[in-house]
Formats: sequence, C-alpha cells, structure tokens
Amino acid sequence: MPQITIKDIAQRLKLSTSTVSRALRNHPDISKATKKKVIALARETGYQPNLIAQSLQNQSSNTIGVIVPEIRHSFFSSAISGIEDVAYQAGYAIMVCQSQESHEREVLNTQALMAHRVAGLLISISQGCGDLRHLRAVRRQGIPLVFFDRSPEGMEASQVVVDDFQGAYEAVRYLINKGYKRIAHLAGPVNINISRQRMLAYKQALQDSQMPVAEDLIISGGFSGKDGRGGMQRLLAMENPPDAVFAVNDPVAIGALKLLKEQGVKVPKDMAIIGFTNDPLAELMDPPLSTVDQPAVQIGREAAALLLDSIKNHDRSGRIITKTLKTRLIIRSSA
Amino acid sequence: MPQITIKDIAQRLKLSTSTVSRALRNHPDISKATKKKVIALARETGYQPNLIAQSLQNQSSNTIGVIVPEIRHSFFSSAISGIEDVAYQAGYAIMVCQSQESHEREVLNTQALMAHRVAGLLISISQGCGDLRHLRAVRRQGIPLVFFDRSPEGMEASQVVVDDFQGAYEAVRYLINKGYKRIAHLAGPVNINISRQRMLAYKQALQDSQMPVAEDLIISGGFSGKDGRGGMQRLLAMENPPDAVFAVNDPVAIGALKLLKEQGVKVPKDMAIIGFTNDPLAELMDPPLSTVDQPAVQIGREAAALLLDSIKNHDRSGRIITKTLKTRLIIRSSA
DNA sequence: GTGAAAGCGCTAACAG
DNA sequence: CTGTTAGCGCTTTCAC
Repeated sequence: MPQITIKDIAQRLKLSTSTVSRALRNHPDISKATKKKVIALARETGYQPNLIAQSLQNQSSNTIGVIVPEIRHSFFSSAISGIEDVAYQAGYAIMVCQSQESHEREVLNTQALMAHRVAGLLISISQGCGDLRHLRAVRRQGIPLVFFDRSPEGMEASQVVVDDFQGAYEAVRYLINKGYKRIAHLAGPVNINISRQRMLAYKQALQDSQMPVAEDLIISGGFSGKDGRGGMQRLLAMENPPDAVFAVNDPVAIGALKLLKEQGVKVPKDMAIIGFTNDPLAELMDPPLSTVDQPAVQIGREAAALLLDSIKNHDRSGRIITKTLKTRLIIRSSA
Repeated sequence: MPQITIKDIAQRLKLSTSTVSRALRNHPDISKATKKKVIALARETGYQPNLIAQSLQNQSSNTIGVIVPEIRHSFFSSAISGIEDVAYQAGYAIMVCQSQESHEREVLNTQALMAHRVAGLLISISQGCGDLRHLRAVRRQGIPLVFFDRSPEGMEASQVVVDDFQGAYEAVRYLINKGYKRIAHLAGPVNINISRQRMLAYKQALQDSQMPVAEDLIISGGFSGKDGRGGMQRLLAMENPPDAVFAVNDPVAIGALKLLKEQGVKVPKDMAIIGFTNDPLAELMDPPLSTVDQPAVQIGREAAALLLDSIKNHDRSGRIITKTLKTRLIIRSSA
C-alpha cells in the first residue's frame, strides 16, 4: 500500500493534478469549493505530500545536516537538541552524523549530506581536522555552512561560538588569585580555534600576572576523558608537579579528576582543577567541578537560526557572521 | 553553481545519461573503457549522485527516522549514537526528532518523517503517549517500525528492550536482602511498558519476600529529574517515610538524590536509593548511585540492525521480533 | 478557474 | 555495448 499521491486525489475528484496541487497550497486561482473538496479528501485519506518529490522539484530539501564529533558528549547532544528545536519550528528536519573525531569520517559525512542535498550544514569539526577541502566544496556548491563551537583555523565562515578567550582567561585568573603558583594546562588540538583561544588566554593570564609560562606545563592532547587522564598522569609524574590545572574542556577535566581520586590526591588541596563547558556531570561530581559555563542548547539554537537565515536569504552573498555568546565562570569545590 | 548531474557528464562525454548512470553503478553491460572515462570525469568534477532523485525513483530513501523524547538525555543520546553508527555503516542517514515528551509533537514528528519517506522508523515513545493512531498509520503504509526502550502498551511491534522485569526485580531484591523494610517506588507512566514491567517486578519482589505492597509507597510520575524530586518530597513528608527507594530510572533517582542532599538526609543510612539506566552521572555522583545498567549504545545498535533487516527483507510479512538485552545490577554507595 | 505539458535527476525497461 | 523512452510525485509555465 504505497502512500497516497496527488494523482489519486485528482482521479477521485475528477480534477487535474495541477488543480489539486494548487488547492493544497492554497493558490488564489482555485475556487473555494474545489479547495474545500480537495482538502477534505486529502485529510480523509491521510495524504502526506511527498517531500522527496517536492525537494527534487524545488532543488532544495527542507533538511539541514548536522555533523558533530560525538553525539553522546553532553555538550553536543545539548547543542543538537537546540538545533532540532529551532529546525522543527521552522519546518525543517535534521540529519545528524557523527565524525567520531575522525577526519576521514567527517569528509564522508559531509559528502553524504551533500548528496542528500541538505539545505544547509551545521558542523563542529573533528579534532583530526586539518584538510579543509571538504568544507570548501560545500561552500562552492552554494550550501550555507555554519560552524558551532569548534571551527577550523584557516577558513572564513559564519560561526556561533562562545568567548573562549575571555572564559579561559577568567578561569586562569581565578586560579592565580587563589594563590596557585604552578598552573598547568591540559590543552586541546591546536588546529581548532577553541583550543587555541583557550591556550592563548591561559598564557596571557599568566603573563599579565608576571608568572612564567612553562611549556612543559602545557600538555597537548585531544578532547576526551582519556586525554585528561593521560595528561594528568604525565603531570603527576613530574618531579615538580603543578598545584592547579586548567583543562580545555570538562571531559578532559573529569578524566583527570577521576585519576586524581584513584590516586588519592586531594582536590583542591593538593591539586586544583577547573574545566570548561559545564557538563551536567560537573555539578554532581565529587568534588563538584568548577568550570566555565557554555550555553550548549543556546549555541545550537543560535547556530540553527543563523543557518536558516542564510538559507532563506539565498545567501550567495557569502556574508560572514560570527555570533559570540557569553560564558560564565562557575566556582564549585574543585578549585 | 548547482551541483553537477549525470546529464552534465553525459554531454561532456557525448554519451547518454543512461550509459553514464550504468557506468557509475558499475553495470556489467558497460565497457571498461567508458566506465573508466565516466568515473574519471565524475571524480574530477566532484559529482555527487542526487540522492533525492534516486529516492524518488526507488520509492524509498536511504534514510531512517528516529524519534526520542529528549536528545539530551544521556540514555537517548547514547542510543542515537549506536543507531547512527550502524546506519552509517549500512549507507543510511538518520533523521532525528525529539518529541519533548509531548504526544502531539510525537505525532507531528511521525508525520514529518513519513512525508520525508523514511525507509523505516525507530521510536522510543513519549510519556504522554496513549493514542497509537499515528503509529498504526506508519505500519499501514508498510514502513518498518521498531521500538527501542519505551514501547507502548497495546501494539504488537518489533522492539529492542532490556529485561526490565528481571533488572528491577534484582534491584528490589537487593534492597530487601540488605534489610530495608519500607521500600518505596518512584514509578513512571503506566501506559509505557518499561514502567509497567519495573513496577510489576517491584511488587513481585516484595510479595516473594512476604513483604506488604503499600500503594501509598508507589508514587507515579514521569521520567524526569523533576518527577524524582517531587516524588521524594512527597515521600519525605509522610508520617512514616520509607527507608529505601527504587526509582524507575536514573534521572528520577538523581532528582530525588539531589533533594536528599539538600535536605541533609544521609544516603544510604537514612534513605537508600537505587536507579535504573546507569547514566554516566551515576558513577561520578556523590554518593555514587547504585543502578541497573542498560547498554544504551548497544540497544541503539540492535534496534538499527533489526530495522535495517526488515527494510532489506521488504518486511511486508509483519514478522514481530523482540530482542531483549541483559541488564546488570551495579552496586555503588547509594544502596 | 482549470487542464495539459514539461521538467527536477535519476533508473529501468526496451530497442537496436 | 549504448541510446531512447517513460516515469517516480510534484510544481509551474502556458493555454483555454
């Protein structure tokens, strides 16, 4: 039992398909009487317009593509939730892919989404990302593209981010004011803007307080708990370990914190730690993790709104808009 | 710059579109030479098949629809992650919608997904769900449907679930063996299978130990932290409050636990609590929450696999398969 | 006001 | 081995 089409309705009503189509779209040419009949039968038969056919016709689907590193990460699932919500309100559906932090998979995801002729693309890039050809290809096809949270170095594009520098600066500043002397940084991949900004802020904050920036106190890694754990291991193994750590994000901070608990290191007495994101975990952990709050759902909402905007405006113009949301330092017990 | 089509390639190579189409799909009829030329040009020009057109032709898209109550809930984001992963491997994309626990929105989501002509539908129903017409409509159109985790009472359909009865039974049994005498249950909506099973197991476990089942110790509510908080409030207000609680899921348990902490009630000394799901939060909280582990990612994977299976087999047969995964009682410190 | 015809990009008979 | 034709469901000129 294939789904009912405009043709079925036309036949039953002895009308042409074009009339039915127009009636359904409330075209002024059609008489009230026929409109009524058509609508009634459509409802009665449970007619659903075939969006596939519509898309083919319009040369554009009402679907937007979303690529994130990992759906499970609370920041991303929250962002996706915000995206879904505004997309839904606007009559768009979302196609969600995860790159699993793999550049290759990100490329394939991008291609798949392009093949699906999504009307626009929202992406938070994978940590393995260096080559940007796949993203340039998107632009070249005239598909609007908006980055959220993680954007690459070296590509001008609209994005919705948080003031990473400011947020990180405040966090490190707080640590300094609290009297910590050797503050380490568990950093993220340098080819991603957020990592860079947060690291730059870390260095700047130290310098602004006439404190030395020791390169061996900066451990570069990825964005996962495992990276946090590994980084903290290296820090603890040092002959002169730090007394505080600023982590690039909460998963890293939490990974590090777990290790600390296992090793019986007292937090924050022996080692203070502060994260970035405000993962729901942060509040409930023991000890509760101090962190920089990023409004994840809101970031998703804004990104989707921005994208829909450039879809509507047929943004051939290539206007580049950066939307920066505020962070908020949340002090709990870990620092 | 619209995307390049088969026609463009045909013209440039002075071939017919059908030849190009066949060459691209590696049809045996086509000569090696032309295949090579076509493939080369396709690659060179960055040709991407228009999946919209293909779908219209095939009368079925390579997209599967997913509806969950809330993307942000860790159980669901994990399940979605599993779904995405197997869908991706099979060349399918996923469209994700959230019902926000609203029946109305779930209906609209379902309709949107049907209009998008998804090849199949994966759904975990909203707590407001009672009327099943929208789901029956899906079946009527011959669209394969698989429930995961939350399935409705009163509809035969394939599903991937966990042995809710068994998991809940073990949890309550554990509480009983530990010597708790007044064990309450923060229950979920009764029209959803998982709530029913977990409640039935709760009652059964009590009965099997010759313990009374007190209806006032069963607080029915929803699946959220707020429900847990509210339920616990009512429990604490009783003249003879319980000494232990089995919550229908972790969000509820966590909501309850937060309240307990605020009120200074000692857990598990004054009140033990045990949840269901094994949310990542559970392990890290203070105190760590005892719970019943549900393999969320695996549930998503199995559900997707089952769905793909019935899509492949053109499952007009209406074979109903229930896949039941194992739970595991995880004892931490809250009980 | 309504209908006929063409076409979106692709595939699948059916010819040759 | 390759081309012609028709059609998936819909919208949109262009006629009448």
